[in-house]
Amino acid sequence: MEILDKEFFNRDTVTVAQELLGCKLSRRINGRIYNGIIVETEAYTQNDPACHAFRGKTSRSLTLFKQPGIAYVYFIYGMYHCLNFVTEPEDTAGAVLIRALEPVSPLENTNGPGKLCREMKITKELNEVDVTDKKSPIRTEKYLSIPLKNIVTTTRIGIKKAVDYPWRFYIKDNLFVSRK
DNA sequence: GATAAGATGTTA
DNA sequence: AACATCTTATCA
Repeated sequence: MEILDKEFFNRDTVTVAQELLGCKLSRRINGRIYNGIIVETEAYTQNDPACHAFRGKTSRSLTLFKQPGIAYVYFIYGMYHCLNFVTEPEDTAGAVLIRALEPVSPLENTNGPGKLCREMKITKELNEVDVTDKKSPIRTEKYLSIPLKNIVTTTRIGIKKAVDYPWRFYIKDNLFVSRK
């Protein structure tokens, strides 16, 4: 399988969010590998009021300005982590939130950003790991090709700012999308 | 089905 | 004080 490289992520965030649909996400920990197919994503960009980087560089948002293809993992609501992949050139902020996976191996309950991190044991320790590196504990590969007509576009979920941006994408009719 | 509230820690 | 969430309870 073809691993996603830096050039894949070094593009417009919305494009990356759409093209990540159907890709395979692999998490390796303690000799185990969890696999899932990405079925739901959201885009967040530098000029987007809902993005953590909207107010510039802070200790948390700094990651979003770094090189494309690294993970951005943050802790939210006192109990959950969320996994994103950094996009756009270095010094331009952007990321794609991974919102849901279709389980491949031993996973279940991956139909939400907090749940999939819990299942895959993704925590802040994985912040800034290079996802494009074969040896990384998190990797992404091309897997299924999803035609545009099978991609549904909606507004994003769980935010109060920029609620009208149509930047949530998911695979049509997929059973593992959050909020059906 | 819809809506509300509670759990919980980090961030700015 | 708000938060890129999820679960459970309480309606209808």
